[in-house]
Amino acid sequence: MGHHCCSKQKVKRGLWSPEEDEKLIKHITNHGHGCWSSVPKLAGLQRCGKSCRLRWINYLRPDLRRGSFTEHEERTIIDVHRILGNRWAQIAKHLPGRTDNEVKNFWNSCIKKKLIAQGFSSQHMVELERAKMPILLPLSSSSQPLDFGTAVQSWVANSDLGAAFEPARRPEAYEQMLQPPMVGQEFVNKGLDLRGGGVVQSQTNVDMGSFDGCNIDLEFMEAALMPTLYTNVGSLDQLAWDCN
DNA sequence: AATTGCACCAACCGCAAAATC
DNA sequence: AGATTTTGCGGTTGGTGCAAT
Repeated sequence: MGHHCCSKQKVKRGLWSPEEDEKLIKHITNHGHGCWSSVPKLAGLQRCGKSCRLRWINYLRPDLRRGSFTEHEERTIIDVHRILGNRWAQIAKHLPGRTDNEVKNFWNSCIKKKLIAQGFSSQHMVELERAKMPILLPLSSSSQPLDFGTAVQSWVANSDLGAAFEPARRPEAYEQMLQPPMVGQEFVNKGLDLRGGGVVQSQTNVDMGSFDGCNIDLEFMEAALMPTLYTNVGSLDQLAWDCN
């Protein structure tokens, strides 16, 4: 059975052989990929363009960084995921040489387990993911399960991003954060409110759909909130965006 | 030594957005 | 402007290898 995208051709599926890899590398090195749908024919491969693209991006690209994730990379993934949710391609942009697929696999196989081990029930994780929400979960190096409030305190005390929400700086936001997260609109609104430093005015009609569709500049928000990129927490107070 | 269960990860699928015709 | 094609993304699957029984 063929792919719907290339039903005319006989296409091979499954793992790539070294010979196929070689053909693809040779072709792209000499000619660039150009239009992916024409790559298989030009490279002499019985694959669909989609498969070629994936193989190149996830495995053959020369700038890929192989091997296990460093602690710093793991930290970055968790921090950015907290802001963006499952936007793997966006998260991968913060990790030179890593692909969205790799980050996603790493999250699903390692980080999720760690978060669960740190006191977040697997049911809670499932619900959060089902709702496609950014996860505002604090972390602890402790192996002891934490209740949510304790975990928040630990996160604020121990992470760069969390420091922006110190009680002295932002008492209402801090109080809000101490409430266990809820799945649904209210939590999303809280998340927006906390991340935006209270700039989001609408507290009643913002759901995840409008979050995705509104004019929030995610790249900008990321840049503004990335721990490695901001040094003056006060600038967070001035962060504002138009959500109409 | 054989079997089973599990974790990992490469690759596929379906969908939506963007580009092109 | 609408249809078609291409690209990119996130979710999911299935093969492989390793550990436990």
